[in-house]
Amino acid sequence: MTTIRDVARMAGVGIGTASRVINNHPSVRPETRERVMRAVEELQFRPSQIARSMISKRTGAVGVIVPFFTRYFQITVLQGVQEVLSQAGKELVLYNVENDGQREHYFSDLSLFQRVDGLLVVSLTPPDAFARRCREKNMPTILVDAYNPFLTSLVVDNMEGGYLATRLLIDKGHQRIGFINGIIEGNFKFNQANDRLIGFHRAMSEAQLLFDPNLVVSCAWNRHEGKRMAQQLLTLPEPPTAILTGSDIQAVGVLEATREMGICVPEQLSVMGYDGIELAELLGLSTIQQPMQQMGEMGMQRLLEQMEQPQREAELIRLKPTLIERTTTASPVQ
Amino acid sequence: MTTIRDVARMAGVGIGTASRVINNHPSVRPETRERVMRAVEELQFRPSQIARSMISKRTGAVGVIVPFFTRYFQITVLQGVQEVLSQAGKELVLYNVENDGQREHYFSDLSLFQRVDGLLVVSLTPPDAFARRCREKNMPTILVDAYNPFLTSLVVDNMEGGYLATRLLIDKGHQRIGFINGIIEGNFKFNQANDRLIGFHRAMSEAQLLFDPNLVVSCAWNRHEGKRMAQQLLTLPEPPTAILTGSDIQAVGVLEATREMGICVPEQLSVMGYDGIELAELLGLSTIQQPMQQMGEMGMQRLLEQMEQPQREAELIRLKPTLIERTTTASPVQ
DNA sequence: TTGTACGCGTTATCAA
DNA sequence: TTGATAACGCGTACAA
Repeated sequence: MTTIRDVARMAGVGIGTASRVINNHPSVRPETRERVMRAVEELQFRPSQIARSMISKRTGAVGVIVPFFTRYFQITVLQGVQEVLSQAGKELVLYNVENDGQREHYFSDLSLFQRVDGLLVVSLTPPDAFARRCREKNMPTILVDAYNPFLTSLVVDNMEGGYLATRLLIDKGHQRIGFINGIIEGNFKFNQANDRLIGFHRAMSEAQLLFDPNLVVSCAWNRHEGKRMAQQLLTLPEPPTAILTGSDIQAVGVLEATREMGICVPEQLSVMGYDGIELAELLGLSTIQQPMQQMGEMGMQRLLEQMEQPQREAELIRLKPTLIERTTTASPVQ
Repeated sequence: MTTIRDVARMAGVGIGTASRVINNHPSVRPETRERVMRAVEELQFRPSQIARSMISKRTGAVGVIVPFFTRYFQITVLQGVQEVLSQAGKELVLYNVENDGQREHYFSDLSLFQRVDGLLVVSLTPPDAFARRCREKNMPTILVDAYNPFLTSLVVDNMEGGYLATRLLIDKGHQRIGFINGIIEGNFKFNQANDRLIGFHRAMSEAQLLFDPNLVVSCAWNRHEGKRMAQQLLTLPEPPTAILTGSDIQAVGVLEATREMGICVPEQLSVMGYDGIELAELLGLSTIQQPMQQMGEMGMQRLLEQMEQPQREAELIRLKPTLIERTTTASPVQ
């Protein structure tokens, strides 16, 4: 391991001078600078990041806490994050959360993030205690697809999304609309699901449609559960003419169920997803498109800004989802 | 920031003793230990990882260099990686490669990886110079889905995969078999594609089927290109009765093309993918299943081992892909 | 068993 | 413009 001492010695200068050259400080005689640079080259000297961090209190890396980072939504957010990050020349440390234990773990102690200059939390609502600690300890932190009053949060308007989806179906003439929502996973506080439900209710009551509790169910955010719930709804005495889901992946399950049951989409049943994953496009699934990549980009952009000027106020930024109508939605047969 | 000095002072002991308690060294009087622990608790002391790294020369993190980490294959490998890593209590630093420039960048200078104790390279073939430097500088490095003689490499037998796929079609009675392979992306040396082609040739020549160069094409690893190439092959004067692709995602494009052209699968055309992504299962696509998650797990396992005992020999580990027959392959109509 | 002092590799301060 | 030296926070020989 060659150190700055070796460089200084070989160049015949003091350590201070060597450091100045390496960090492009002015006030070094060009000739001296040249000598040092040659020594650096000769010795293949690379400054130790660790030692630098020791002094500067900066690591040059940012952390991202994300649940189930293998899911399409999270992946796409990460893609946006990554783009901004690599442009800024910073490293990405990934903290994956697969269960409540890990969640607790990460939100229990800020000292876990010493190797990181800032924190982006995706799809996870940190407890207030954590949020406060971030402020106290001056750890720049931004929330994406989650909300906490103490931290700058970037959210998609899930009420709006639920409303848009429901509204489309109502406008098409549907009256009995089923809603297969996602569930709150452990203590993850996926309020997303609740907000979408609120949007659903708003649209329904605006249209003065009565609310049938049998038509509103929740299940895990996956295909199999979506299928199961669809089977349940579609075998009711009075089945719905349209089904809304909390995620595209659940909607795929619904489509599977219809295929098996010989129900034609959209003639006999309209299906509406949520998220706007690639698969939705592939299957022609109507859906609510979330600006996933944009969320990642904006979130990381914000974080980098906050790392420069740590004293910024917490702020709530709302992005709008957009309706994408494809081929799984139509008017009900009379 | 509270340091170990503060703890020592409050506990009324020397710094050495405080350190011993914190690191669970023996030879500390229980009573003294107790006093120190109380001080730690009281002051909410957390040792600085940076300072520790300074001494120990270890960071507790491992790096993963991966191209296009948002693709299903890479994601699934990462999932395996992540699992092993979190169990080992180590941090994951992600180095994403989206283009040749970044690839060059990462493979040009090991000093980029100072904040990491080991390196896992996924789907990327590092130049020999890089591999040698890893050994010289004692940077434990493992390759997954890539090969270099100087580094322990974990590969799936792509020849075998190409062979298995082709063989299935031949056994079903196909004679004119099209092959839509993936291309080498930039200088990424995706030899995977070549190996699969070799397997294809072997199966063909074993069966004494003649090789029609018009039926073997390459395109980007995506849906749209797959579709385009399928249209090309299927409008030949003598179109193939079966199409093999270099990846499932290309096969999806093929299926799109057949749907638009009114060609029935598998009655008029057999389609065979490669990879075994989730979507393949969903669409009933026959494919070659790669043990993606296992590759991630094994690779990271190996890496952790190598980080313990750095002197291990480079080794080539071959995993076998498996054939999964679903509903897109059948015998050709006579 | 305990405390002191040095080293890790760098940056920053200050006097020359 | 330059060089010596003090931090930075910790681990660890070594002495007590």
